[in-house]
Amino acid sequence: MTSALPTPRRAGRPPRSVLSRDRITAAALDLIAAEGYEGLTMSALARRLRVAPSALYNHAASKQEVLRWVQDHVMTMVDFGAFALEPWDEAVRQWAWSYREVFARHAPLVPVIAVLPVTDAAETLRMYEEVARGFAAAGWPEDRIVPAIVALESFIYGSALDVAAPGDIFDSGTLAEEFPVFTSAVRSASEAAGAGRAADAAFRAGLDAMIAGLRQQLAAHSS
Amino acid sequence: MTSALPTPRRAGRPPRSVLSRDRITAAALDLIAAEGYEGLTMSALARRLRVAPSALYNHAASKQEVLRWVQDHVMTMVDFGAFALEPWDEAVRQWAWSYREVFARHAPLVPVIAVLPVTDAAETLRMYEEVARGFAAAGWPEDRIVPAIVALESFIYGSALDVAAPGDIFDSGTLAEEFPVFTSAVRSASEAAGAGRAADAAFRAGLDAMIAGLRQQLAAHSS
DNA sequence: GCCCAATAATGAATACCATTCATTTTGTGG
DNA sequence: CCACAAAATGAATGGTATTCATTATTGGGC
Repeated sequence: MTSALPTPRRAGRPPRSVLSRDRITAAALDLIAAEGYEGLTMSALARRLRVAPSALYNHAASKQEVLRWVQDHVMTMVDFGAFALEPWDEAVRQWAWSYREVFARHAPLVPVIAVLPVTDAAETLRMYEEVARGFAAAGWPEDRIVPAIVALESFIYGSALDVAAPGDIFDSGTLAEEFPVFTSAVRSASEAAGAGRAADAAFRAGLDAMIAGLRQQLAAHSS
Repeated sequence: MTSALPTPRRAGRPPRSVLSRDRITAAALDLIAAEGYEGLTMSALARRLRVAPSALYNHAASKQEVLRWVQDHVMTMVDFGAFALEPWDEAVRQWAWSYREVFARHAPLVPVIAVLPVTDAAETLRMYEEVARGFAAAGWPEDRIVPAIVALESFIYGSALDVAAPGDIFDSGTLAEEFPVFTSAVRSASEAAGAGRAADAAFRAGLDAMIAGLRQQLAAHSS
């Protein structure tokens, strides 16, 4: 049996291009799924693509750029379909839950996104366009649409980080006696949450509050 | 004049201890103020303390631990005094603005906090205790206090990241024509914001909405 | 008062990491 | 057909947190 050892590529430009933005992005997502974000190194990415690390730099200027590609792809997983079907309140609710769910699984992207200009992130813009449309259709004055979206997004990003946090994050440890009110409130909340994630209760409370509050602002303005 | 050259320390335990948790934390905060978080390396921290990098590891188990100390200290800069003076709505508002302001200047801590158990972070717990007290005094049922605080915090952390973002983060670039509704909304919002930070408008809108919504939830529950 | 373990410093070494560079090969437009 | 751009290799660079062997000093127990 002649083993089908992949003949190691010689130096020099290959006959058919091995890398591309799409292939790099796909490999990065595979790697993240398999090893998590701490496993996403340029070396590991190159290994997965059977390429030398330096080859990546013919396509991406930096690791940051690869992360931008990943971020833009991850955005396609967010479901904003409800804006075309449901009333504003319900559409926002469904969109927000989906958005948080997606980025809870990609929490390390959150700090990246925050600093990231949206320029040339086509998929991200596609989402914003549809969401903005939904707000306009619900009667939002044009100059208040973006602040409202940003406020919701800020809450969503913060909540995504919260999901990634350990469950016992509020364990006061040996200092518990010094802070009785808070300690008791933590116990009471975790009992009420039961089996479900405690983070879900907080997200539900905050999202419902913000939607109700925003609707109120809208009503106050149009009256 | 005999110059007071700091005689380089020989190896071995020094007569009087050079390092401590407090001195390391203070030096780290100085360094952050001077060079930002990207300048906070164990080497730079050691240099500032006139010590070899490895000496730090006799006091902190890791850089993560130093960051935890910094985080706990930064928490003392958050003003939660209003909970003892003002009605709930106003206290939450003042606390939230202060909280966001502080962490906007320490944005790189946000992802750290999220994963950070609060155990042994005395200053952080001090704040939570006072805030929880304020909620209880306003009539919140015990099991809803922590979810409400977490929701507010999530919004605050997300908003702190937003402040750190570049102003032109929503510039659609060459893709503007494809996304007319969103592009127009962005322009309209930035005109309305004027000289003030656009992030402030979003934070105000979101915070007011969430406070109003939470108050509504509280009223609905007690009726 | 003395010894010994714990403590706290040094300095050298380690293992990654992202990134750069010289080099080689191949595709392509004038 | 030829020159130049594009795309790969592999070796090097500088920075990172962290560990380890070594050394000096302190402080508690006998």
